[in-house]
Amino acid sequence: MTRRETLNRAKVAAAALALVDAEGIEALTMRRLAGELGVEAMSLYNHVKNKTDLLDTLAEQVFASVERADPGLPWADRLRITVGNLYREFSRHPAVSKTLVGDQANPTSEAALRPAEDILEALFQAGFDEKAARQALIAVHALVFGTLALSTSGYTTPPRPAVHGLDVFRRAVDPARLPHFARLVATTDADSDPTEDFDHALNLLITGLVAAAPNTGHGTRGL
Amino acid sequence: MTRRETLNRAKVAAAALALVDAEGIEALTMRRLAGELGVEAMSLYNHVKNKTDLLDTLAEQVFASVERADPGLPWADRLRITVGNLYREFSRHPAVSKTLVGDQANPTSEAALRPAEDILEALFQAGFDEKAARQALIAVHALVFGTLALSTSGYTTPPRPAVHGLDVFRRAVDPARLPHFARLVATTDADSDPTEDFDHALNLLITGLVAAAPNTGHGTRGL
DNA sequence: ACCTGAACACCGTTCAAGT
DNA sequence: ACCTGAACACCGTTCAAGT
Repeated sequence: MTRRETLNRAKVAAAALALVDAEGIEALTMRRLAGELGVEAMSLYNHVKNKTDLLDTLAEQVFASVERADPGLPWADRLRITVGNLYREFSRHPAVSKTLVGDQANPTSEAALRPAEDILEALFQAGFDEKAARQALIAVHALVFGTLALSTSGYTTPPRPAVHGLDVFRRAVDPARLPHFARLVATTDADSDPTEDFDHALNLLITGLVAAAPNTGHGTRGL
Repeated sequence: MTRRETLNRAKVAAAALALVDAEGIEALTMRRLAGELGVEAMSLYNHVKNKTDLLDTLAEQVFASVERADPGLPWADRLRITVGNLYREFSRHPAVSKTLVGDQANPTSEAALRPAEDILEALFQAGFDEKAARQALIAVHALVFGTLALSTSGYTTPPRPAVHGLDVFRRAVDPARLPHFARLVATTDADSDPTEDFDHALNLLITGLVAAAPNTGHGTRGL
């Protein structure tokens, strides 16, 4: 349809990202993507190894667009900002988050690992050892990608997608049997802001990290 | 192959869970599952509406098996235990976790929502309002399912599956470019215990929650 | 080097037909 | 009521053939 001059890997990746953003991951088939590029499905294999390679490239694109925090800030602020930027960037591409948690994509390029590297840098500066840093990294990743992946299904409202996740529950929940859940569902629409919810959850976690850190963010503290 | 007397919904669900536990979600096709039950694929449609219905049933089974916490405990302990039990049960069925975060399953039965109800009950007893309770519930769910989903791909070792996730990174990471990540990868095998890592992450979050809660778990505290 | 048509081995699901 | 064979409309991917 767009009938470009000649195809290359970057154009394939860009078209794929646009397609999943607009219509979700299930719209991304090799035949459909080829059609979008005015070409036959088999042409794509000249530019990507296979569909897994294509999905890895999508995730890499998003990781690479994550803004880095000012290295002059205290570690806790650097951590909060880096993770916030990671969340913000992936919240623009919720379908890509799902390929990560669904194990369909697993990018290992330097660009894809840069945010994790920055998070670890902050954690090591906080004085955590390897084990504690790994545990904190896992927690932070789980929070980012778990929140994004669950936001289009479960107990919250998605940032952008069309389907309102809570509608299912509003019909299904019996207040007599699940009173607290019903209370939550009944009051959710008014003040629901996924980004704010995420920031709050991240703050809870960082509160726990600051309490556990050998070093504070503002200089030294006796052990 | 098992050629039972007659098929029913429970038998289909049990066989499906056994299949995904043994061979992962990609092994669960209608034709394959039917073969496992000594029947043709189309027979399954007499007992489940479609594949989505089947996946919902799987998730429901796992949710329903989550043990409930002693209601006499303080809220923070109840929260920790309920979430820990949720993690433990789903860690036995990592493929089912992925259907939840991947939006392929979305169970809304009372049995499926019971753990969320218990978590909310603890949070409301802690004095959180609806908004804070929703934010905490999101954080806790993201932690559980995000950790489990990422454990078979990303930065940690899975509890059971065959593939060792870190091997990819061990080959790919350049210590000169990603020094902190390389440090993590180099030291990960020795003391890596996914359940312990999860417990630690959960404790970080609960530390943050206790600090933010209007009520303590052990009686009253002035506002 | 890049693109294509035909084909292969799969999917989930429908439908008419059997018992 | 439950099961089945054939078929439909898809998938990702291979391969030989074109330019």
